[in-house]
Amino acid sequence: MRKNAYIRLLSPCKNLSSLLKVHARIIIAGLGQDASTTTHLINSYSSLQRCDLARSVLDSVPTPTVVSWNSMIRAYSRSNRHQEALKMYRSMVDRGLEPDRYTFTFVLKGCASALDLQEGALIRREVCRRGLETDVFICTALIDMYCKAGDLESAREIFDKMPVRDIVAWNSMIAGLSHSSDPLEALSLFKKMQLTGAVPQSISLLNLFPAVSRLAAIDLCRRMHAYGIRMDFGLEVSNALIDTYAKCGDVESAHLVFDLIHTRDDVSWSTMMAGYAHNGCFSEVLDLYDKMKEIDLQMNKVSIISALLAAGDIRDLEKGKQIHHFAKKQAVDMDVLVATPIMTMYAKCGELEKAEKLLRGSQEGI
DNA sequence: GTAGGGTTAG
Repeated sequence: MRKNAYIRLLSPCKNLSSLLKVHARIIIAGLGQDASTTTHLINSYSSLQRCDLARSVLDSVPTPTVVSWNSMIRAYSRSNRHQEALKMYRSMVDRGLEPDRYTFTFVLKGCASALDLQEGALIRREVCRRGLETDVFICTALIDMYCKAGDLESAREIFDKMPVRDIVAWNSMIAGLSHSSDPLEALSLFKKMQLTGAVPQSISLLNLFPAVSRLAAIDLCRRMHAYGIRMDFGLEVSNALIDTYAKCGDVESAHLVFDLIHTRDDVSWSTMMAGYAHNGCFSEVLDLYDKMKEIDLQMNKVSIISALLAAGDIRDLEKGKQIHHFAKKQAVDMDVLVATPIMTMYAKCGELEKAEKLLRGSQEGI
């Protein structure tokens, strides 16, 4: 068998035992230290969340290439093992290997999820030293990192200096502004983006919705809705529309979107329930809860939280107990996000002792 | 042989 044939065997491996078997065949075929084959192996172990095995592959190669190092850094970043990703980056540099633009995007992604701006600034210096500060992928990674860490000014500075911006760069900057204290600027940048001729994607809309919600810009929400229909955007946009209409106070439109979805997922249901709760329509929340139980749908935490909120608000202790029981059955009752509305529900229904008991129980668990 | 941006609650 030729090398490519082994590599082709790797992609269908969806579980560890099949991957280990292919790995064994690769070793027997004498490809255990081949550069491209080992990179593929690292990526395969990484997609099964097995950084440890990916790492042992890298360690078994005497002189791994930059591509292999990059894949290992990405593997750690993907698994939220930021410190390990940074360590890999450093030891790669220590060994005299030259990081490339891929290396930087992977390391910066790690800095973004760890909100580590100090390390991010050091990496940024290395990027500049190598003349990579205009690379569109690296710039986007930096913008994303600064936005997630709340430093909008630095993000904007990088964005404004970019000689060429693609749709992902625009989306990242708009996403940051949309969650910032200046949602109007997100709207303004979105318009600017359209003026450049860029065609908004579904993700562009998803990034803008939080700003629309906070400004309660119902007309804009309707225009985005129309655009979404024209572009035939999928379920995520419909779910976000339910949320945005509800947050703009238009529950009827939210419900219309919900009704027209062909195949609703758990997020559609929980968003609709949260939207009703947000607008004080508590009996509608509980109707949806009952409906979900009736047709035996998979219910997520957000649905349970909204149902608890509704039961508490209308002082329906029996219903509240029923939901609490269900939360226990789903093993989410000790989750802080769920435990708090459980206590609130009991307190609102006059069961202060029960609420206090639960509070003590949850404190003992800390 | 490896790239970046995403929906519900709080």
